[in-house]
Amino acid sequence: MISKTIRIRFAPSPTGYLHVGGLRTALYNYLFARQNKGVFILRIEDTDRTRYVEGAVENLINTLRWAGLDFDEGPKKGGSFGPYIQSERLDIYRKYAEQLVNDGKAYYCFCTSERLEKMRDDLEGTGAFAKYDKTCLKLSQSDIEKNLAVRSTYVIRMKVPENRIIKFHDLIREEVEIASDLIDDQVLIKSDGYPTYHLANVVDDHLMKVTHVIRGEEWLPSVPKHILLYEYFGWEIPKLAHLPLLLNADRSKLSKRQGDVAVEDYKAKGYLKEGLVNFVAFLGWNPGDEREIFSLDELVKEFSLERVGKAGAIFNIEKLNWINLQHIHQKTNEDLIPILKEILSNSKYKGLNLSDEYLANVIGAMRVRINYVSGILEKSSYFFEQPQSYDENVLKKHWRQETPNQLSKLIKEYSLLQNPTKEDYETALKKTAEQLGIGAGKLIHPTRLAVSGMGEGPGLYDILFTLGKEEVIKRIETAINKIKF
RNA sequence: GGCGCUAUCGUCUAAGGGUUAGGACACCGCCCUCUCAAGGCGGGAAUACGGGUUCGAAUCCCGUUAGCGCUACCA
Repeated sequence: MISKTIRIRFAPSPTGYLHVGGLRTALYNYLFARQNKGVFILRIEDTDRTRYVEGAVENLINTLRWAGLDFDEGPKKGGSFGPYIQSERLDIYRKYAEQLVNDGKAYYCFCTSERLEKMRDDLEGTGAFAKYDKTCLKLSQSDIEKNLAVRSTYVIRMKVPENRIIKFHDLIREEVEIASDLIDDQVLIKSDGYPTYHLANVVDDHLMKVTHVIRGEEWLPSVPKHILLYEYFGWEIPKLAHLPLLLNADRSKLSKRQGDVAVEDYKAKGYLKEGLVNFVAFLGWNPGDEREIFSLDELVKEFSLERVGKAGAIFNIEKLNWINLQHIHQKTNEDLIPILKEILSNSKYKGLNLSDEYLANVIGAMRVRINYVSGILEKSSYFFEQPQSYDENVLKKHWRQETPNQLSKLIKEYSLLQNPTKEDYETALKKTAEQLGIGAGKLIHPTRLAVSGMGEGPGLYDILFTLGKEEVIKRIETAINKIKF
């Protein structure tokens, strides 16, 4: 038997940015598609006009591309099942909704939202499930025609049968069953003519020949509605897989407020796409052994839906930091230059015209001391500007009465050097210390403070070499003048 | 409130009837060291609770509890 091509879709609504939870959903879809030599589709679910955000689709596409999740069919890219933006498919949904009405599986509803709201309010506290009371289901054909003729606004609702237990199989949750009595006569077409998620989703998944639906757990309770629709249309139901949710530290659904939630925020901070992708892949999945660092290609090979867990996972930034560092380790200094440049150009240092060589040296000095590239600006601004102040504690500990004179001696020694290497700085410093009859540390710490303003960072000679002789001497002189005992 | 889903160290997780319940992050200690990191070595830390089934349960079943999700003309 010939198995049919696996077709997978990622179907976000364009809210303005890609949520990290969305990134994980997209990633799992992508991994599953690639692993099975299937087709990965991007579909934009923009059926809520009140939430329209300018430029959101472009942003989504760019972010997915940044993460390395290329899709085979979708907006801009095209494909045989387009358009891939739902707001451009309104005629299709209307046609199928009307077909349902004709088949007696759905009906027009003219109730005002005020009436529905009042109905829900009245039911509140009674313990009853506040579902639509099916008033418009009782309308006669002539009533309906009369209403339609005067162009009353209306919606189309699906009929949901009573007393049915709807069972389905989920690739992650196994068997799930929900009583149809608890399901509302869901609106399919809204009064503005747009479809709701449920209709659009089912129609598109069928028309686009989607074989597997991999999405967030928040959709689990509405699966019965979808199953009913598939039945009404006589369509085959795709395989379902509902992913566990991503959570805040307090176990609520991951949201803004509690930290960055947009993929672009992480990109802007200088997290590597490899790091973010690797981290997010492990929120709910693991390979079953003790390996933790994976490239996207390796994930494609190893991923399996069977190993996806059921419980929600907290988005733990500490672990992300560590995983990202592991990926930084795998990069050369040169690899990271474009990222640093990008960050610099969005910072107060944007006017600086630093050479690639300089940047590479800075990266080389800082790469094991950061978790993301912008950490370089946070932890070593002295590579981009003179120290603005000198750390009080370091001052107290290492700056003595005699320090200025000792540093003056060091400056003299350094000024004699020609194109000094790191070793030259070290040799000269040690020689000076010896002549002064003091330990090298007596010179090292004050010099570090003079040159960086702080007491921690890369090896001193790395800093000096990167900064260059002129700058080093200038900064030490400045420190001698500015720091009064 | 109703319905659904979920439950192993603080966090991400492994073990799917027999293990001293394993790893990683974080934390602590030691080593390395001009500082801070990185790295190496070591340490503390978990089966939510109660009942079953079984010779034996983290694992299977039931209940409780808790958390989350859904309960829109939002997705």
